[in-house]
Amino acid sequence: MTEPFAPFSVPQDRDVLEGFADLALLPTGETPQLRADAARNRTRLLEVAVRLAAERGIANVTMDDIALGAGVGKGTVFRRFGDRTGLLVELLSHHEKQLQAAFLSGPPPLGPGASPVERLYAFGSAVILHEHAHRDFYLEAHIEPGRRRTSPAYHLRLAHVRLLLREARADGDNELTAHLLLGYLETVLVDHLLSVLGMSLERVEAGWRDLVDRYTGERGRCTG
Amino acid sequence: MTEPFAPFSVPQDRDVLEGFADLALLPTGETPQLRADAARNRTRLLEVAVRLAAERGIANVTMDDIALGAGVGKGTVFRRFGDRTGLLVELLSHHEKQLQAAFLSGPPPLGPGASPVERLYAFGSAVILHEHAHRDFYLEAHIEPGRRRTSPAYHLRLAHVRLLLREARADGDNELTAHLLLGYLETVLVDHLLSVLGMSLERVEAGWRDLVDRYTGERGRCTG
DNA sequence: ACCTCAACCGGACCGTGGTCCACTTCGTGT
DNA sequence: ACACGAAGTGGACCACGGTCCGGTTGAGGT
Repeated sequence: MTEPFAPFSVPQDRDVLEGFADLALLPTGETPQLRADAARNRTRLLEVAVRLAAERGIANVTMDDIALGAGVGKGTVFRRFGDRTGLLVELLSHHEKQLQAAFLSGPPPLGPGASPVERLYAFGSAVILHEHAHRDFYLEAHIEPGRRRTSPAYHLRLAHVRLLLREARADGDNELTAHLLLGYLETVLVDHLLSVLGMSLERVEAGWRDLVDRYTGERGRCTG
Repeated sequence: MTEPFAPFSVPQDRDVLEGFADLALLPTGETPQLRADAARNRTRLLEVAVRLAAERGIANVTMDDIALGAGVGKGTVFRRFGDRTGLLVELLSHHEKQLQAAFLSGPPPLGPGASPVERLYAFGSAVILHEHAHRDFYLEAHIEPGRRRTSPAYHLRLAHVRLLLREARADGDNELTAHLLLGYLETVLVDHLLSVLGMSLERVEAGWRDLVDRYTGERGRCTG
């Protein structure tokens, strides 16, 4: 079985990383060398968190529960993960990395090989499915409004979308467009459309493709 | 001076309300008849909240502060407003109503009279400016992800945008498009673009007009 | 083997949002 | 005037996220 809590490392794709040397958490792939006991506790905490979340839903798991379950003091939890959001992010990072691997270096149409527009289509579907699958975690982690958009994961998605837009020769302000596109894929919005408004997944995906089309000039643009 | 905390009532515009009879908080214009002492406490609480927020920023005002300042028990605050978000929403409702009045029945191009596309342009700018002006409150109130999109204010904006899209003969899934457009105007996104990324207001507004164009076929669409 | 010290640990403690419920007060019908 | 019930009140209480700090431990140097 794969080790979910291994040190951070991301599948490399030179295209996307271009201009992202400043993305501090990404490149070196080095974890700051945890002490043996600390590493052990970290693993136990994450395992306990996963177990409890599976049992009763992450929303019903407190930090004390996790500390207690791991036989560890509360301070240890917060020293390691900073705060609740930090722990959740770490829990998601395994899945997040799978997604990243898929669109950075997986098979087409999500990965390299397909046309940029096809890749954008696939990217939208993948993200929607991905976030929907783990939506309790994402919703729980999103409590902090600002932090999401400053996370490495978000930056990576942003860079990827921006790249594909450029490859697709999208006209306009691609930086802004990338943000807009990711806005459509936000967990809270998608979840609202699907769960609250009861829209079908197909409809939301069609909306995404339509959106991509309108920005990549895939249909009906008069190039004059 | 205008009374900021008067019973709820919204400028009527038959066009927009169309199909919104179910929007329970809107139509009757009736407040559920508060007892005299309760009404007095409500007003005092809101006044105190406004004062404290002005003094030290809403983020540094606790519910206890407000209760204490109004000379009232904590339970009273929560009975009246439900929770912190509820109080903030009520604080915002005054400004919110001004915005609503402006786009429902104010002068063009924001209000009726201009072309739908012009009105959409103006709507975007107005919302961005409005939310930016009160962004501490909106950011504070947004802590709950789901609730925003179920609020009457959001529904109203949604209905308005949907109507303008229809008037502009926008092709496509207008329901979805309306959600997408409002997504671009979300406080957290706009604030991130402006404050964190340092984009200019003009740029963000241009992005909005571009977005509207692409959905109303204002430019470059090949009809036929 | 021992010393040293930064990293780590734990759990008491705190602030804040939110609940609870015995008691009080307002408005209404008679 | 008065009684009565619904609505309102207040503050003790709780849960949970997060901080603090005195004590502990493990890894590298000698």
